[in-house]
Amino acid sequence: MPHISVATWNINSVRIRTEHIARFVSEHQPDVLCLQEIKCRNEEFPLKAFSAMGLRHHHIVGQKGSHGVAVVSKHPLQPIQAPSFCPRSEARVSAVGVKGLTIHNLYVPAGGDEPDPAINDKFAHKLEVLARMRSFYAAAARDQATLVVGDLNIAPGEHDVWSHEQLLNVVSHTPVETEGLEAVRVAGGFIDVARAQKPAPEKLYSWWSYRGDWKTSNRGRRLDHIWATPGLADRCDRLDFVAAPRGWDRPSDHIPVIARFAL
DNA sequence: ATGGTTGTTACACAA
Repeated sequence: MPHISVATWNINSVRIRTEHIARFVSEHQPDVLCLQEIKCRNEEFPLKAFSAMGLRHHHIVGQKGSHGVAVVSKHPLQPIQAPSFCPRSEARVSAVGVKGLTIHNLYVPAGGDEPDPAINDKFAHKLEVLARMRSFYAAAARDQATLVVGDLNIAPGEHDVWSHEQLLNVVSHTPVETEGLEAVRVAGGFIDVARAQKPAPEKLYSWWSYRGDWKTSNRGRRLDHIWATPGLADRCDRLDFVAAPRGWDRPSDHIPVIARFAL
């Protein structure tokens, strides 16, 4: 039975983390790897290193210094016009076709510290991106097997954070965000593949702050997501939060999430 | 108690 495995990872600089990616790819062999926060221009992306990993196909949406997303793949990629979710035109969205699937690779703004759009432009920006996503997916055609993956910078459920009560007023877990993200998911008719595979109340985290001892305190959040259209979600037979890279030397603050689907 | 870290950049900003 043929399968395709797709991983998503906010790498927080693809250039300084290239060796971490190589180790992850060697150990987990994703067919497709969706990266966020590559933090480089297209021409600075380390293509040769990815070719050496067997990921010879690429679709890069870079930007100098900040943000930036990329998809690398063992299989040929067909670039697709990406939806314009970001009103500031930052490099936060890429879209590709691969093996008959459509993949949207997203990097939703973090949103700053203060969860009030009236006084925090970054939070207002985050909410505007969510609103655009909701409109787009509500109107999108549903006849194509589609994955929406990436760092959505929202931990939607109470078991997606180390303390629901203590994070209710913390950006990434406020009601306007968690309800907004759920509205996007429902508008598109997507299944949250991680929760379909690993139901609550199991705690699931994909990010731990750089501040403090991540492993001992374990104050994580599930910010990174893999959503699928229902027929595709039904064909998911493996899903893993790969925590080991968080313990490697000079890690990203996010870990990879990988899902496998029967084709 | 109101910290604490990281990456890119250039004399902060974003996360």
